Amino acid sequence: MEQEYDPNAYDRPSVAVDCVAIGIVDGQPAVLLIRRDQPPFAGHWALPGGFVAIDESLEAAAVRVLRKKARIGAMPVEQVHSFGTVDRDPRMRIIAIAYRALLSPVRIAALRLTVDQCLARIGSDGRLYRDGQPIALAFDHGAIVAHTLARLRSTIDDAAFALVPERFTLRELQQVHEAVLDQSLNKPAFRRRMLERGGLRGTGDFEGGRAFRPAELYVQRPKD
Amino acid sequence: MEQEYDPNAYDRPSVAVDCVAIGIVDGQPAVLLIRRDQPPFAGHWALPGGFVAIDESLEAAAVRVLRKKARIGAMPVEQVHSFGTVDRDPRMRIIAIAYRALLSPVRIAALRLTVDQCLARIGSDGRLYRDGQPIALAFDHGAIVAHTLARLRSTIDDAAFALVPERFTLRELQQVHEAVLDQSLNKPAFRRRMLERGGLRGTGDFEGGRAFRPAELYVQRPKD
DNA sequence: TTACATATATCCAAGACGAACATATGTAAA
DNA sequence: TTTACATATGTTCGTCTTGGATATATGTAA
Repeated sequence: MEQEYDPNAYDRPSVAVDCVAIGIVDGQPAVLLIRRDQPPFAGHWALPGGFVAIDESLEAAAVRVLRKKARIGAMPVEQVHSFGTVDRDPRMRIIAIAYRALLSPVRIAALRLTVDQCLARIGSDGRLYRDGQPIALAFDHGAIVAHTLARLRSTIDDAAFALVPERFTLRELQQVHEAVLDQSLNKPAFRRRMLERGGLRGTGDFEGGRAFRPAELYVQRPKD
Repeated sequence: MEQEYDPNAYDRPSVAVDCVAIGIVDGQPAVLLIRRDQPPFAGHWALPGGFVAIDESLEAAAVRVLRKKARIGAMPVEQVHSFGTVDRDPRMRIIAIAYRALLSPVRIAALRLTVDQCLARIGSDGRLYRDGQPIALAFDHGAIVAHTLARLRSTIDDAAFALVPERFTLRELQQVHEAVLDQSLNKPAFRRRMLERGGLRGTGDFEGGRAFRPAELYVQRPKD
């Protein structure tokens, strides 16, 4: 920060947050998008975003955007990266700070998507698909999603718990890992690693209604 | 980003970059600080920072700040995190985007520090010391340094090459790892890991002038 | 010539991991 | 009622990585 400089004397960039709300849909990672109805990029899909108010923290802005634009209730968000290329928005200079939110199955089921909203599947190629058709994102939002997914992969051991039901089997946990990492994992090794990791607690209850041996249900153990 | 909203109609936060220039001094990590001469925090040490111009990318702003405020020539910088607490600056709302720069020994030797600049040692406790005396940082700059050092630790395998001379011995490389991680490392295991990592190339030359067996000098192998 | 500190190379044990296999247990089909 | 089946759960084994100890090599300096 400087002293000899009055920021009010010069044009200033605007600051916005863009929210990358990720969940697992049909065994694959998906991201919540909103269709734009105004230029630029009218008709394109975009991340829900909004400007940061003068008296509002960055996190609070991200939570507000999720509530207002996607009717997603209060939930933890995590900052991913800031994107500040001069021409990333053709209208004016906007610096976007990307925030990640992880949607549990309950949150996904509670979504009431309008025709201008969708959960777009994130393909193995990094592109986004809606009903199997590739879609183009507005602005640099494709890069923002890619960056967010890469970050999610590097922290999946912790993040996966936010993407499974409150009570989950080791199979479900592994499937979430595999969906995010986009690769299959060795089952015994995965079980060993998770159980020795210390973040799990068995409930003694078992899943039911499946045509095979029921698996024990686990919950995330609160960190000491 | 929104459509129904005119950001010019409302007060907007200012955007600044704060630079965390880290190097190894006397075998310990140190960060470049500048002493403030104006309130708030007059007399306190602070990170070099500056406002982002309307037609300037975030990275360019960080590079400019390093050049103008620390006479550090063009060098790669890496974004760390954005800090946006509403009251982090008592004067006005400023969102700070932290950038990290890694100072090689040559860069450190080329520094011509004024009395209002210093290279503060980062202690094991995370606090900063100048001439052995703990110093207080302005604003939330202490948290910014701590966050940056944590990030550096998680990427030290790549980052260490920017903190050693162009030609370096494996001992020097290990000492940089140990300084940043603040823990001693097993020597044979470190050598194995580095040599099998593929990022090194032996020069066939050896260091001299030491009262022990000379070690081979290595250079970082350009990634294919 | 010898002492010494470090470089470099091996060796071994412990732990992490992948893969294969064996047994257990529910539903559903025969 | 019995059998097939898919998965859960647990075990074993070989491989790879890593930490630690050890042995030899090689320069400066006493």
